[in-house]
Parts: sequence; C-alpha cells; structure tokens
Amino acid sequence: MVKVMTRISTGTPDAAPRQGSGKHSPTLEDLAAAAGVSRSTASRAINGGNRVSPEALAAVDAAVVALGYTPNHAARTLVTRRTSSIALVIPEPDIRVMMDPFFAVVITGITEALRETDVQLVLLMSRAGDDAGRTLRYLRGGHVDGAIVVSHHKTDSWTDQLAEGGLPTIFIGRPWNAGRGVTYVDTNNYDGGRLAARHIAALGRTHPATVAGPADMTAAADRLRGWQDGLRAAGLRDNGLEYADFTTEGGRAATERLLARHPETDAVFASSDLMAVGVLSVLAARGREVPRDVSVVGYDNHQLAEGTSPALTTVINPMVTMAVRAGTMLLEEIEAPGTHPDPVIYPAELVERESTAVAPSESAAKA
Amino acid sequence: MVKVMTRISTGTPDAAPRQGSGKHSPTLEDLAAAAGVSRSTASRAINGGNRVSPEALAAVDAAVVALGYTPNHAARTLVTRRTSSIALVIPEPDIRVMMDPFFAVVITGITEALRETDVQLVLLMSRAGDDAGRTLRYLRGGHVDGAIVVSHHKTDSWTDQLAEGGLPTIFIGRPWNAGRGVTYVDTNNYDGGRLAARHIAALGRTHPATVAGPADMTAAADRLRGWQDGLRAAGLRDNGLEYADFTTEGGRAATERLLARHPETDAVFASSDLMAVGVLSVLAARGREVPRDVSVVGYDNHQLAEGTSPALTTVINPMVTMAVRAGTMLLEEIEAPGTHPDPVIYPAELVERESTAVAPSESAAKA
DNA sequence: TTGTATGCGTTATCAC
DNA sequence: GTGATAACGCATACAA
Repeated sequence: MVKVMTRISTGTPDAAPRQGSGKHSPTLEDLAAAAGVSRSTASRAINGGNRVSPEALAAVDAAVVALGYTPNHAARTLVTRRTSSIALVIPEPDIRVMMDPFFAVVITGITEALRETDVQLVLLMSRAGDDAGRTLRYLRGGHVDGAIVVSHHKTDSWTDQLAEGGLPTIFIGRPWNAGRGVTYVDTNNYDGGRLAARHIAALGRTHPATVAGPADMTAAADRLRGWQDGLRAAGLRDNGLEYADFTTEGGRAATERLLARHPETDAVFASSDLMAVGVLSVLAARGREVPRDVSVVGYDNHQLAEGTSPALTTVINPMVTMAVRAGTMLLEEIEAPGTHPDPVIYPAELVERESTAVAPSESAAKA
Repeated sequence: MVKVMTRISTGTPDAAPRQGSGKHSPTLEDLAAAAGVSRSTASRAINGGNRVSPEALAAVDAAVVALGYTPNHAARTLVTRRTSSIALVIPEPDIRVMMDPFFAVVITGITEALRETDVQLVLLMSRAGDDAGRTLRYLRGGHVDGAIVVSHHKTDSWTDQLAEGGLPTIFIGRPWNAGRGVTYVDTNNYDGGRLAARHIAALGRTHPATVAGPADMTAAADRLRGWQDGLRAAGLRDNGLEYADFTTEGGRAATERLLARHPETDAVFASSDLMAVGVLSVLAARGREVPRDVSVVGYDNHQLAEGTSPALTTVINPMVTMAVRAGTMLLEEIEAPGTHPDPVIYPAELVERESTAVAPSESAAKA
C-alpha cells in the first residue's frame, strides 16, 4: 500500500526519465497493477500459467505486451537459485592450438543444444596457473548452473576439483585424469589412428612417418598410440616421428625435419588437418608428388581438407556432434543432479580422398 | 534481531546440508558474524574497503578466506543494477561464413580487454528473422551492461534498435546503416582493396580478375570498391568478377567460373585468404603457375596465408587489435554513458609474399 | 568509522 | 484460483 503510494508520488514517470537512456523498466508489480491482479497471480501467469484463471492469464499476457515487460533476471535467480546460464571453459593454451579451428563449431553445437532453452552461454577463458583458481571460484560461486570444459591439456587437476565441487560438468575431450564420476564426450582417437595405419598399410606403403600433435594432449596421444599400434599390427615400423603443435606452420617445420632424416618416407600421418596442409605444402615444394610418391592422411575432416590439392584423406572428428551432445548432457544433469552418466565416445571414421588415391603405377599394374 | 534468531534456530547447518552437493554457501551476514562486525561494515570492507577501520578490514578479510566467501552475484546486481557482464552478439549467418576463421581471434581479443575486470562475456547467437526480436529483448532486458555486435550482413536494422535502446554497444565491422551515434571499429577495407590493385598494377599485370565476398557484407563490398577504384586509377579494367561466400570451397568454384570465361587472367584478387586458398588450388590443378603465370592476392592475413604454397600475399585484417579495442571502448562507454565516441578505423597494410613475387622472366629481364 | 533500516524484483508458502 | 507475506543476499542513505 505504502509502496504503491510512494511509486505514484514519485513524480510523473515520463516527465522524469531516470537514467539518461530510458525510463525504468516495468516490474512485476507494475504488470500486476496493469492487469488488475496481484503480484502472485501475475507471477504464476508468467511462469507456465498454472493455477490461474483463463481471464486473469489473458489480462496478464496483454499487460506484458502493453508494458513490454521483461522479468528481472537477477531477482529471479536470487530466489530460485538458478542462473539460467552455463559456462564454456577454455584454458588459454588450448584456444590457439587446438580450439582455433573448432571454436565456431563448438559454439555452434552448444548453442544448438541450448536453442529451445532460455539458457545463455558464458565464456570463461582461463589463463594458466593461478588464474585457474579464479575460474574455479567463479564456477563454484553459483554464477552458472553448469559447465562445459574443453581441455585437452594436462591441466592442474581441474577434473577432480570440479567434480568434487558438485557443479554439473561435462568435458569435451577426455581429460587426462578421468576417473570416478567424470563425464565427458569424445571421439575414439585411438581407433582413428589405427584406421589411418590400416589404410596406409593397405596401400602397400612401407615407410610411413608421423607428424604427431602435442604429447600433453589426450587427443594427440591417443591418435599416436592407435597409429603406432596399427602399424605394428600390419607389420610396419614407424619411419620417423616428429611432434608439432597442431598448426599448419608446425606441420611444415615437422615435415622438413622428417624429410631431412627420412628421405625414403612414402607416407605421412598428420594428427590434424592443419598440420597435414603443412605436410602437403612441403612435399610439393620438395617435388614429392602426392599421392604418387607419398600418401598423406590427416585428422579432423576440417573444412579445409576438401580444398587442398590434392584433397586430403582424413579421419572424421565430429566436433559439432560432440558439442551438441555435451550441451544436451549438461542440461540433463542440471535437471536431474546426481546422475553421473557414462562417457560418450563416437566411433572413428576414415574419409578417403585424393591424397591417398592408389598410385598410377600400381593401379596400372592391377589393371 | 528476529532474523538472527530464526537463523540460529534453523537447525545445525553442518548436520543438515541443503542440496545433495554441499552446504549452503556463506552469506554476507555469516561473514559479518565471523568477523564480528555488522553487515554494512562487511559489505564496505569487501567493496574497496573505504571508510572502514584497518582492524575491521583485516577481520573481514580473514573471515573471507576462512569461510571461502563469495558474494552472491544475483543479489548484488539486483541492487546495483549492474550485471558485470557484456554480450558478444553474432548473427548466425555470419558464424560459418565470416566469423569462422576469426572466432578464436575475436574472443581472445575481447577477453584480453576484459582481463583485469570481473566482467564476463556472454555469447549470443541470433538466428535470422524473428529470433532477432528475442535477442534484442534479451539485450535491453538488463541482462548485460553492454554489447559487442559482430555483424557484417545487411541485418534488419539492428543498428538503430540497439542504439536507440540506450544499451552501450560497439560494432566490430562497420554496420550497413551506420549513422548518428553508432560506434564501431573496423579496418579500412576500401584502402585495402586499393592497395591490392596498386600492387597488381605495379607488377605489370594486365588482366586482373576478382573473387569477391558476399555483396551484402560491408567488408566485402568495401574491398571490392577499393579494388575496382584502384584498378581504374591504374588504367586497368576488371577482367571478370565472381562472387563467393568467403570460404575455400566458394573460392574454388568462383575460380573455375572465372577461368572458364576469362582464360587470359593473369592476376586474381580474392577478398579473403580462405577463398585465395581455393584460387591457388584451382590454378595449380589447371597448371597455371603462381606467381609466374598468375599473381594472387588475398585478404585477412590469416594464419594460413603463410602456409600456402606459394605463400600468399595478402592485406592485413587486424582482427585481434580490433576486438581488443572494441572491448576497451565498450568498458569505457559503460563507465561513462552518453559519450558516443567516433568510429575507430585501422589503416590497411599489404604483406608481400611469394604469390606475387616478380615473375622469373621479368626479373631476368631486369637483371 | 560503525550500525540500523530499507529496498532491489521475484518466487514460494500458506491461508483463504 | 487468488492474494497477502516472508524470504533471497546484498548495498546504501542515514543516524549515531
């Protein structure tokens, strides 16, 4: 009562705009007044409209559009303890190296999962070291309802800390110390590596070399293990191994070193398509023709893989699918806390293109 | 008084954890109690520590670490009307086409600007059409303190709507209808196009062709205009113009069409490095040697430009710098509303690489 | 410098 | 179905 009086006596609203920008946005009370109902009824009408008469609901709805009412998010989360937002956490080392080509893809996927929800995505980039504490504090500070962590690096026990924190969390890409109740979604990088090896072996190549990704990333490590196991299974030896940082330039440098030490190389497996582009460019510069002299297999099935010349044979890394799944799983776990779903791992699949086409001489021999 | 009694009589806190996850996080009142001061003093101690005695401040600080206190964000924004978060708005058409290669870069830049702040970045992807309304409603709904909009498309008058809404907003890339108080940061795409033209002309090329970006994007349009004006100024004619969508595959297709109609082409200006990669691959497939037979200039100075073979001459598009600047400007405008700073436009700069190296024959002639 | 009192806008609990 | 009323956690004008 007094409150209403105060409101009314606070000068004419349109004559005295508060901020320089615009008038105060209408509150639930304004809405209720305009609809001729109580705050409670107005509130119920807005949230699903349960236990409210049709006419009251109609009145409120009309008032909403008339006033352009928007619920105050802060007030709402204050009482519901729900922020309607989730965090996408990305350790900074990852963004330039691993995430760069996949950023748009990951975001798109998560956004897709959030589409029909009113959940918003908050981006959290965390620097190495002490800053992780800040990020962690933010996450458990109740600012978000859950988190998706994209971390392939050996990072300082984020995993445990988050899992113990009780905040619903899904990892994209298997974290290093994934034990207990840690949920993640990934693709089978090990199988992917093996697929590449089997493919190279089937081509009849005898001197396969490797441009591997950073050894401290699970994806890179798994791909490498799979590839090496696959070679062994086919009776082949790894003919030179160089590490790079997943970038094109890194791939170039690695290939230079590789060819210097192992000129007899007749096949290269690069742990990422970006690196494979570097491999192709160096081979071209050296006059080694692909796929005639050297077969090349990449990884990721990046958009670029179709555009290279020759087009790149590669292993599919279904990032969009993984991101969508991560989003969906997180929403589910927020809805029903306590459930710790099993990891989801998508199968590996090879896409054959020109860079491993059967060499002319062999195809002639076969014909 | 009554409140405190209620609190105390509400059972032993540690004996009855609320959620399944963990105990309730401590409130300001708990903090004050632990520090032996009042709520207000505790509050002041936390927010800058002004007008509070050294001993009280010390006590509060100690209590903070002891209790692991974190201010409740919702409660704080409810009273301060400050969300401590800004939105990065990206219309969905842009993400795959324009933003894809720059996503990580833009995010990195903005994050860098927000580094020392406690401001968080909320991602807002808006679908075309009616969804723009939803995004707009979110933005003016007080959920964020400001927004950075990355929109190069002719979109439905976002510009005006946002500017009028009173929400501090910075555009990255000149919006189509940038009038009045619209603040944006961009690079001089027109000059960039001219630079490319001048460079090609200086090379002695006589049949320059164009692979342009989407006509409904300001960046693409400006680059094209600059290029064409530059050609005219040099007494050259545009020898064929094809539009593409900024992607590698689009660049390939455009080049195919181009060469079919204008086989005499001896220079190509592609409006993006990704498209330039497509140009290079088609030229290679057709046996047209770069730079001997054809000179190629890209745009963006993307990471890839160094890795192509031959390495790509291109115009710098300083996305990181632009993103940082946008972030800084937004923070400033949030701090001091009402100021409508002038647009910031970074100068264009050409990077010469192998793809436009002087042809052997000419260099021989010169020697 | 410190404490008291009040309000921010919303949901939730209960009587009606 | 409806409407008072009490939290939610914090900042701040004001009195002390």
